[in-house]
Amino acid sequence: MTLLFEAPLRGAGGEPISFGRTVYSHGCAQLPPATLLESPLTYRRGFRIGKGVINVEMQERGGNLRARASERLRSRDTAVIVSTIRRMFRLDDDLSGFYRRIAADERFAWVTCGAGRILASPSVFEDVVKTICTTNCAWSATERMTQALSDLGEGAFPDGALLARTPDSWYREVARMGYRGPYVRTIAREVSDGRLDLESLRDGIADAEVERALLALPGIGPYGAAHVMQLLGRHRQLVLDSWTRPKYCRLMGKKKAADSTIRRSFARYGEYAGLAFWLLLTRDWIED
DNA sequence: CGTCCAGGTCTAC
DNA sequence: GGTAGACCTGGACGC
Repeated sequence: MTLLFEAPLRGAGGEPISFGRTVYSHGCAQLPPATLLESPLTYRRGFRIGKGVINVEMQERGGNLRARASERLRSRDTAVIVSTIRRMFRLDDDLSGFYRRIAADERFAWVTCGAGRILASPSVFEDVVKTICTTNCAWSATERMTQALSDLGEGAFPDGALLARTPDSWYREVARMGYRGPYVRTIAREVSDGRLDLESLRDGIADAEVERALLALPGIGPYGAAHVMQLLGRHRQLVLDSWTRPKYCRLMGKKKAADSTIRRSFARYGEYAGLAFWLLLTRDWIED
């Protein structure tokens, strides 16, 4: 194990970042090629560097985020992985505005000690593909599909070029992605051809335009767009699906609630409405 | 065994 | 603009 970097778990506004809360912030974060080891809590995943796969372990250590690699890297490769990890953990995001907004809210008293950072994948492409793998199926199927993708990438998530040149039969017979296969392969081809630049959706562009671009992708509808935007740190939209709706009702002790009603009750959180909704639903994912 | 449906989307009215 | 039906897959049910 060689040290890649060690940086304070502090946001751009100086606010504390909980490593555990970040790692457990979203189901997608834990899908293959990522794995989670307990005590000490370790987030591990593969990164493709050139022809090889580098396994990286991330842990909290003395208030820092420490990342170690399975082997020594050239300094240029180290720089790429370090900047990717900073982005995944959102070390350079400023959540102090969100924390101010929920400061007076009893329901979110637990949040300001470091919750609210949604762990992202290294690429927007990966988050888009994984999101398609969450639609219209049980979570176990999502795990199976993403495991197949990870295997295809030999322990790292496959890039657009690899997915573009992988035959339809693999999607059908190995990944068993069903009708999702053509969606994913179409997106992969466009990314690989340079006709589509998903990574550009990360910043310097308005939410509305990002949403429009996402909805234009095959296999991405209202749920998928909101889901990817959440992984991009764009938190106005609520992720409403067959998991979040009943969970919300159960927590609130309601029989049922229309989407419009749920949205209205979170409107007061403004650009963070979706984040407030998500945090309320995932409060019980780890104990304090 | 058949039906239903799970962290939806697309197409055709 | 809203809604019905189809769609791959596989696990959970009821019969």
